[in-house]
Amino acid sequence: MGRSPCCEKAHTNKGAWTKEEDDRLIAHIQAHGEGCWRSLPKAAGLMRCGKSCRLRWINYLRPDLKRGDFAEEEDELIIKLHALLGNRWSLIAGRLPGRTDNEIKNYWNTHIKRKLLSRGVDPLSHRLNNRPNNKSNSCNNKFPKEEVIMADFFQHQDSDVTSSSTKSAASDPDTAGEEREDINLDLCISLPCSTLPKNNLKKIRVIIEDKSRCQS
DNA sequence: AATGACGCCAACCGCCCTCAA
DNA sequence: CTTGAGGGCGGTTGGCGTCAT
Repeated sequence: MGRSPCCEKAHTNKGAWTKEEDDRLIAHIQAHGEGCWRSLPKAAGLMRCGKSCRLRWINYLRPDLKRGDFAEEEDELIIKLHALLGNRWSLIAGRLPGRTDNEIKNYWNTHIKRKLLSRGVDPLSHRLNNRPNNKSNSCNNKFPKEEVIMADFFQHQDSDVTSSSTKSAASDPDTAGEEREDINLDLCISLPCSTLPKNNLKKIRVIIEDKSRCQS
């Protein structure tokens, strides 16, 4: 059972892309646009899976990508966004122009995790490690911490757009005025409507709906 | 110089969601 | 309403470079 494979595996290349493959992909997309990824490999003369082409383009070949090291401000922004959104790498990437979700995910796993640990902060919960945390969060522990925080955040955004969203942290009695003080949400975080993937919009909607149902 | 350990990151995999038929 | 194609996402893997011994 299960789904049919996205492409004919027997006749597709895998592994690192060659310069020639890159050139073919770039030339095809420049000529025809991104269009249908499934049919792109054949049209471009590539022995690659459509998904592989998409990934290569999005993560490496797109002309608007900002390559190179992350700035300190980007580091801090990623940390703050991760505290809000959790591992929603595509959402986080949407707030960092020129960065991809894959790049941010890798950077998080290799650099930022370590950075937070060295500060004594748990990279998952964004709490200080040196304190026991045995209080359950609201909603019977049903939701991961980040989701509850995020739902609170968006609810506050509705009622008070201009205020600092340190409120979102303060709304959680567990952390009010404590570990989350460092999360300065003067970022003017808003849903990047033009770039936000449909999937994520739905996820946010679901989280907020579940949260409000839980509160009622 | 050899080699084993470790870190980084590009790429893959499998699942989920949307949407058209 | 159901189904399947296609796209997108997050987690994981594997290859390569660097460092330590």
